Amino acid sequence: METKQHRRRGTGATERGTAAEPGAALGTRERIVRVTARLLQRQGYEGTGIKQIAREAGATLGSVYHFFPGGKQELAAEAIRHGDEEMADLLREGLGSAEDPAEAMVAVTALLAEGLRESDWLEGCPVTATALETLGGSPEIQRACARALANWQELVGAKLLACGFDEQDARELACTVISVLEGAELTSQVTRSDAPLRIAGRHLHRLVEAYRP
Amino acid sequence: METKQHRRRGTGATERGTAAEPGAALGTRERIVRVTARLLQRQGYEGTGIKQIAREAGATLGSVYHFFPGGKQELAAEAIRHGDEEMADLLREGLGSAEDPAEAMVAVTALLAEGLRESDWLEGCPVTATALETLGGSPEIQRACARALANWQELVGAKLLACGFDEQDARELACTVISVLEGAELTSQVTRSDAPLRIAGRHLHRLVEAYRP
DNA sequence: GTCTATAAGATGATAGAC
DNA sequence: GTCTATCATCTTATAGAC
Repeated sequence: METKQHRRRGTGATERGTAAEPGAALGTRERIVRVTARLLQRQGYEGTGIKQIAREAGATLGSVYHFFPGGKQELAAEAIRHGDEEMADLLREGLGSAEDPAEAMVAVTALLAEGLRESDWLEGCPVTATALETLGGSPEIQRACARALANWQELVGAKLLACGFDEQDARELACTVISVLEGAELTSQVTRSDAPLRIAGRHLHRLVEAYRP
Repeated sequence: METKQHRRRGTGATERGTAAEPGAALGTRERIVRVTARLLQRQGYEGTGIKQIAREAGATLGSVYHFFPGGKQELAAEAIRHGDEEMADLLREGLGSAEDPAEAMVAVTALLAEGLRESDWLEGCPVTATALETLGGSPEIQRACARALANWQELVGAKLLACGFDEQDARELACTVISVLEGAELTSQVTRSDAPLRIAGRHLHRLVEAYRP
């Protein structure tokens, strides 16, 4: 079951796509996707060039188009799906860190604030900027963004349902929770302060309490 | 006190900048700013070109650089300030439409939903996209975006203070209210439905109730 | 104030050797 | 799979006539 392979740049490396360990040597395709996800998060879709992606991923333009013949749109859609999964992981971690759903909300906002601060307030929600820029454009990217939001709402809703919340309350609260996270993250980025996220966490706590069964 | 002037395109028109009536003949500078604000709102900073701005404003490239020698950044900063004022007007209208602050929140979300639907979910918050794209870049634009958020928070906070809310509660609630509006507007745009905004309105109502003095 | 022409460089994408 | 060279187009910005 050999999965890790020799990779150096410039050799006829075999692309597998099984490596998953953080810090481990990643295949070219995976490296391209991750770099793209981070750049979309920081600069948005129009602000990110394919040449920059190739450079920062340590790949060539030819490799990018080899893995993504659909060009920038196909690559962006895949990167959005990657960001979707990253945010989902963070949500699972935060929601699982406290049994009480109201406290879990505070935990999630704290995790987001931590990540924001570590990136000097540059790496916020992985889909927001791209979603807004491509609203009138590529349906492929739009679908990936809509899917991400729905996915995150589902995670929050499941937590609330498991805590005995009414089904409609759970669904609606989940929708607002994700909206609040999006908005508070933006506000924290613009103000370069974690206060908006911390305050939002306390308010979400109170809101969830208000609907507790 | 003559203020309205002959303007046709191609004549040596005098630029005044006093016209304010909707639908009235606007000066070239004002037309450029408004078109830019709408394009930034729809496509973001990087997705909007100066040539497109000139074309849609019915002006020439030379005119754009005549009024904005600082180029795209100066123009974008001015357009963000314009969007700031537009949103502030909407907030004043919504907040003033109901004496009760909790009901006022519902009114504001309804106004936002109305505007979104009218633009086929394309024209959301006038600063979000640009703010995210320029986080690592132009300080001039960043300042305009930060100023806008602070301005809107101030309007909501003043309403709450006037209704007898504790000062810290008012300030913090105002911060979260703006974050919720930003986030719910995004969610409504991505899902092409006013449900997220309507639901957020009800939740904001409940949240404000929870802090009512 | 308005207009055209143009500079200087970046962009997404492709072709074809290796 | 990787690499380089290249195309056609677009970008921001400037110069200077009118």
